[in-house]
Amino acid sequence: MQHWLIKSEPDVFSIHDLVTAKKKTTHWEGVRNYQARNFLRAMKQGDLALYYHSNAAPSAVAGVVEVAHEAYPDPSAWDPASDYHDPKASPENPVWSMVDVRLVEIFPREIPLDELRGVKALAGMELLRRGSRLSVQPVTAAQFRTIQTLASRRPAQRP
DNA sequence: GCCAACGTTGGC
DNA sequence: GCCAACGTTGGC
Repeated sequence: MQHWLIKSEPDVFSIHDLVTAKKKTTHWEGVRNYQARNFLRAMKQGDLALYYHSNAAPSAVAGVVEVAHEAYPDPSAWDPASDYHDPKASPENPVWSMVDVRLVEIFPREIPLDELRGVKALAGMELLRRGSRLSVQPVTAAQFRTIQTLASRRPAQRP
């Protein structure tokens, strides 16, 4: 099984919005970056993803979702009324993909970016790379486990 | 709101 | 194919 990290601005769609969503599932629409799209297309049903709140106060990993449906065309791409509209896209040439994700777990506490940066085992995570903007990214099983463990503990004291 | 880093576009 | 201009992301 593969592990991922996906970003969402909580003002747009937060992990808490999944609680009330039908089947606790949502379409992960709106990815408009080729590298991120290719990662979406590599996802398999049952893969787990860390749910990261970007542009938040503070930005943080908030929980876990699973891939409920593998990649298929993202219709918002050819919807002129959508914020995610892309004139290159059409039903014949969808260009962009989305997956469905289902809520697995909201962490008992969020783990802020600042704390992640202090964890040795997470050095090398794409999320922590300077200038990183990739909204869908792979994480290793070890990184995934490390973050899950952090979430179940009180924050560590750091210098 | 600022701004650095990044990805995309388009002129040449 | 180069690269400057532009738009976007996202931390702060």
